[in-house]
Amino acid sequence: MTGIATDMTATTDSRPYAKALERLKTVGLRPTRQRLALAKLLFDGDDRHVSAEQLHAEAVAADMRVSLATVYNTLHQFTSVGLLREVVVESGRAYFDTNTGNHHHFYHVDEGKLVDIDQSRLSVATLPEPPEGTSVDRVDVIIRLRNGQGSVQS
Amino acid sequence: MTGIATDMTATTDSRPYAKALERLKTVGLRPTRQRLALAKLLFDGDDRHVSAEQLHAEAVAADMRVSLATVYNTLHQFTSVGLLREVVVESGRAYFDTNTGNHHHFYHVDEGKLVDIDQSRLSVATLPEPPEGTSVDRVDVIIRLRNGQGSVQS
DNA sequence: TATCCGGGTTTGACTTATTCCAAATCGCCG
DNA sequence: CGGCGATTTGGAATAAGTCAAACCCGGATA
Repeated sequence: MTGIATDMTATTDSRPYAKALERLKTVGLRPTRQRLALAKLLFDGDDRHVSAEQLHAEAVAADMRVSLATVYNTLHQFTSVGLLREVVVESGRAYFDTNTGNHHHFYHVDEGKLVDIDQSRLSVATLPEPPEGTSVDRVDVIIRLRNGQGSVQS
Repeated sequence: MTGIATDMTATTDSRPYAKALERLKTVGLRPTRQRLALAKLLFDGDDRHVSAEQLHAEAVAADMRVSLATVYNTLHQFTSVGLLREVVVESGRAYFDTNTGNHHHFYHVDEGKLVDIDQSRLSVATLPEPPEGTSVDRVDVIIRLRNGQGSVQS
C-alpha cells in the first residue's frame, strides 16, 4: 500500500484493495488481511459461482496466506451480510454466487455446473403463506439438467 | 415367512413383507433382505421425510442388520427408480421424501424440519427453456423459513 | 505518535454427513 | 449344488462445520 493515486475504483491501479476495503466497510465487517484478499478474488471481475475449496485454491495460488477454515467462515459471513448468496446443489457441494439479485439457477448435474437464470425468465407464481410464527428467509429454485433429451417433470 | 394368509396388502398380517416385495419387483430391484427391510420401514405408514442416518438408526432399533453404506446405496437406488425423492436442504443434510408426487417444500432452518407444500399452493409460472442439448431432470423449490417476522425476499 | 488492551478473527485439529472402493457375500439361474 | 454377477460392507476419502487457543485490528492511553 504505497500508492499515491486518488482514484478509488480501479482494479489494477496502485491501490488494488480500495474497492474491497470499501465493500467491507459498508457492510460493517472488520477489514482484515484475509477478508480483503478474499473480497478481491470474489468481487473484482464478473459475477461468479465459486466453491470454498476453489476459492481457497485461488488464494493459495495468489500467495495469500488463508486457511480453508477462514475461507468457509468468510464465505458464510459475506453471505449473511448479503454480499453473497449460497446455493446448495448436492449434499456435499455448495456454491457461493456473487450475484445477489433476484434470480434462480440451472444446475447441470452431469458436469456440476451452475448457471444463472435471469429473473425475467422464471418466476414463482403463487407463493403459499408461511406457517404461523415463521417468515420467509429465501426462496430457492433449482432446475436440474441432464445431457440429452428427456421427459420434463416438476 | 411361515404364514398361509392370502391377503397381499396388510402391514401387520402374517406376511409383513408382501407389500415391500411387490414394490421392489415392479421397479426391477432384486429383493434382498436389506432392501425389503428398508422398504418396509419407508413405505409402511404415512408419507415421511427421512435422512439416511435416521433410517439406519430405525433399522438397527428394529434388529435389522444393515450397514450405513447400504442405507445410502438403497436410498439412492430407490430414488433413481422413482420410489423416493431426494431433497438437499443444506450442504451436509439430505432428506428422502416418500411422497414422489408433484410438490415442493418449506424448510424450517431453525429446526431443520421439512414440510410438504401441496402442489395447488405453489407453482412455477414461467419455465425457461433448458439449454441446447440438455433436458430438465427435476425442478426443486425450497422456501426457507425462520422463526419470527421478517422481510420476504425471493 | 508509540504502546497497550480487549474483543473480534484466524487457524489447525476434530467431528459429522456423505461418498467411494475393493473384498466378501448373497440371490438367482441352471 | 455350483457359478456368476449383483449386492453388501467396513474402512478410507471428501466436503463441510465446530471449537478452543493463538493472533491481530483498532481505539484508548500517555
